[in-house]
Amino acid sequence: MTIRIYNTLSNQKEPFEPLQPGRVYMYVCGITAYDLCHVGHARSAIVFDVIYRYLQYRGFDVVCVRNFTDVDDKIIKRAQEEGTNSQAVAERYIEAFYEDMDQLGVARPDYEPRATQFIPEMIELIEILIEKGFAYQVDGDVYFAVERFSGYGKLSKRKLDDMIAGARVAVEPGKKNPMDFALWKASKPGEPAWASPWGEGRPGWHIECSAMSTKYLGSTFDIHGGGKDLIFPHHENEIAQSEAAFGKIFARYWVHNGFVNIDQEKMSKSLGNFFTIREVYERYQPEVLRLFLLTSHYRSPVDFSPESMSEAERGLERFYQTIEQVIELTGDLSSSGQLPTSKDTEFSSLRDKIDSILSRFQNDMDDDFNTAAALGQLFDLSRALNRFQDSRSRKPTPEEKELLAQGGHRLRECANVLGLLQRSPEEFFQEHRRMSLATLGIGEEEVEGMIAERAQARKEKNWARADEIRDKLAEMSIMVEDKAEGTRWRVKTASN
RNA sequence: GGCGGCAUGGCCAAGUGGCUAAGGCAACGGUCUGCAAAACCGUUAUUCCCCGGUUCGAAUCCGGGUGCCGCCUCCA
Repeated sequence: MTIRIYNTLSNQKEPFEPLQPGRVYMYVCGITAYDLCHVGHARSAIVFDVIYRYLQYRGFDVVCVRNFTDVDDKIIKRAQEEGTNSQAVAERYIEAFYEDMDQLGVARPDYEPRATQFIPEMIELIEILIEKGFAYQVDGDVYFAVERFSGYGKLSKRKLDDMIAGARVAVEPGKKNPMDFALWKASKPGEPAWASPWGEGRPGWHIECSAMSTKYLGSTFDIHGGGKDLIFPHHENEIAQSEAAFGKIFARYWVHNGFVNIDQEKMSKSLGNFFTIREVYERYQPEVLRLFLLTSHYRSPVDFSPESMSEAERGLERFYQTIEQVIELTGDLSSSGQLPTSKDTEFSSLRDKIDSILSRFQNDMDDDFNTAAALGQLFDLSRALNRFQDSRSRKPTPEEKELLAQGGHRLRECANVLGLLQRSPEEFFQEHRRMSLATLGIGEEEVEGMIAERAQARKEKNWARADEIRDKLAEMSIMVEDKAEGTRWRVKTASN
């Protein structure tokens, strides 16, 4: 089986064949560091993190680059408002980005260049474009002449004439064509500036990605990713710059993630309908956000709401509970050896599920990284593991233990590709309780005290008292679970 | 106005020509339990927005309609 990837360039799924067998070169557009990241940024980061992990899981040597835009209008504006410089602003938000992403478990790409580190490369690229007649200078500005590049519009499927007709921007004086875009901008006083053949200035937005991707990945590479909103103009312009300059295909597979919506509308800064990642962390563990974002296919829009976050939270509880049970029963999850066999029907049925999980998971992921379907397989396995344990009232045999341990291990192995379920269940549940109690404003000691009191009542078979306490806890959204080893409790997730 | 996308059970969400339309959440019934909870079992779409068409066969392909969304300005 080969991996199939939906390519924005062709608008269809294509078999994935990297330029060099066994190696993948990918570039993902990162953030402009001028503010805190919101859930939309988290989605993009997670989607490409999963693609990165999955390609590695499938045995590819992957070189992944994700940039930081650290010079731009918004950063400059912010710096002026704060009375600092744009470097300080960028630095601060890059730092914040790392904090948010680390918690989400987003792996660091191999290279994370910043635009300002590649000014000479950008200037060089612009010079090539001028030399080849694809760019022209007007005062201190340099523009790309879109009419000169015949492929312009091939990614976003637009025609130049249509774009001009529908253009909502005031035409900049000096541009030969309204759709021409800036490669280099003359800087105004007080703005960050670099010396260039066209005078003091700074790069336009799009040129950095062309320069940096070429530097790390070559003039043709395999995968280029980013949010759907980057298709036009950003990625269209990158193609124009790079292909005009080098005369080669730029990126071969264009991958774009869908938006995060709120009430069916795109979450965005300008609409003001966004939640920062940090705000989400106040209420939910980062892993909840991750699971939530992976329950839909990466190209579909996904609606962010408390309800769906709670659903994801319940889903995580379910997974961790299965793992916890398996660990309790087997001591540890083992990965060694072959799967044990037995004539027992329940045993064989679970064995088959475990035996096929990797290929089922891989089939779904091969199909354009269908994490939603892949998660379905994992839930299915989770239930099979629970069912098997439920069906055994007696102590499990060594073979049964081995089977469960391997099942748990494979569940985790697959989940790891999605960046999920890597913590210990204890850690997850503890954190879950801590956060939920904080939201409710209840102290843990208080709950523990009531639980202890109830345990005493139960010991004395004073059921009335025990139930009274349980009802009180229930009013506080605390659900108790009496197990053989003692009573456990969890906070019921709101809005379930 | 131009271009693109989406519409699947109470909710979320896979499935893009043919096995019983995955999976999760919720609800109800059952097993377990002192009673519960959790877990497990069962029930919940003969049907995939509507109307036509292609086909032996369509949720899946084609045409038309309706509704929603996105891009065309910075945006993941």
